[in-house]
Amino acid sequence: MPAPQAGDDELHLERFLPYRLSLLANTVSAAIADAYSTRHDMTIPEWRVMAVLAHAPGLSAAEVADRTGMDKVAVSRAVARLLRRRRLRRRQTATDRRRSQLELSAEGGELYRRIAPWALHYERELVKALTPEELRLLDGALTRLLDRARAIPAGDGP
Amino acid sequence: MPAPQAGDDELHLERFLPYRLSLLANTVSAAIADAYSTRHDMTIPEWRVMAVLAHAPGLSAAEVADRTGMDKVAVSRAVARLLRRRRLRRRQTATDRRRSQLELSAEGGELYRRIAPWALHYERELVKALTPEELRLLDGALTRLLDRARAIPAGDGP
DNA sequence: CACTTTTAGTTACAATTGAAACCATTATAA
DNA sequence: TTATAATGGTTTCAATTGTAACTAAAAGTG
Repeated sequence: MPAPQAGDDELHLERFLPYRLSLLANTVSAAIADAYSTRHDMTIPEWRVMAVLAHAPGLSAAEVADRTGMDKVAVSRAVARLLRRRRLRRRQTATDRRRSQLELSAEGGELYRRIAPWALHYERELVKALTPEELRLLDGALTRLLDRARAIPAGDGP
Repeated sequence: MPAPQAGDDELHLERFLPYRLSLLANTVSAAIADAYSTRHDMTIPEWRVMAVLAHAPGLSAAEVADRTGMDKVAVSRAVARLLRRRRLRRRQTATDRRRSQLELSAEGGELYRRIAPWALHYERELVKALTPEELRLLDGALTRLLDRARAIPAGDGP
């Protein structure tokens, strides 16, 4: 009869939600990163940039950062690498010469369309662990946990 | 009517479970790390080592690595830092002179007992985002997702 | 017993990352 | 208009991290 994590007043790492989230996310990310990097010489940040641009071509680096939760330095580096490999194209904006618009190149698009189905397949394999009911609830739970995590005041530490 | 993530056959990053897990875990970890590091000059790896030793004093570094999911180098470095700050004590094992047994020092224990309640408080704040029903289901879901993530063959990438 | 192999833990080096400084350009405003 | 500030993006430098090599001790093995 192990109590749900927040019902206990003793801290056990294995039951501590932040730890469990971190462990799960790292395990999943490592598996994916492994597949991407060995097969296509691509990192997760690069993959994220590509995934966003696939559905929203023409975004600027700042907008990509915004949508992916990456910081602008990470985006800058991922974009630089993707440009070098000609997986991305960049156009100067006419009206604002700081800004530039990014989009997948032909090769980039092709690569994306090769990887995306695999990513979806992986996700489906993963959620086989859950009943449809659980999946539905998990979906909502993740959304609300993220909102909440962003809302909790940072400064009131121990 | 946004479909649950695995029901769609198009990849959208914001709905992609691995991405969402990573984003949530990073957000939560950043908040915690921030509190630990500014107030007590402690990193998350160090905190994990302390949390494990608080409930299982006398473990070796390898055993700590095992329980925390950290690799042995990370443990070695965290332990070194904790020893330097006298938050940990280390005893040579009589029977095996490679091994050593770790435990919190008096100071370490005190610090732990100061931080642990805050960590639990943070967790409780976080899960206020969820109904008890959801929390219960999330608990099971995380466990099974982790098992599944570990079981999915790594090598069959795109 | 010598010898190879395994295990615990540390160290060295390279790659990744993050924070701050930095250009260049555009926006604000006196 | 000329300051001044704000924005987009890159670069630099230091800190963190990961991989591999390494030392020391123990365990097998002939």
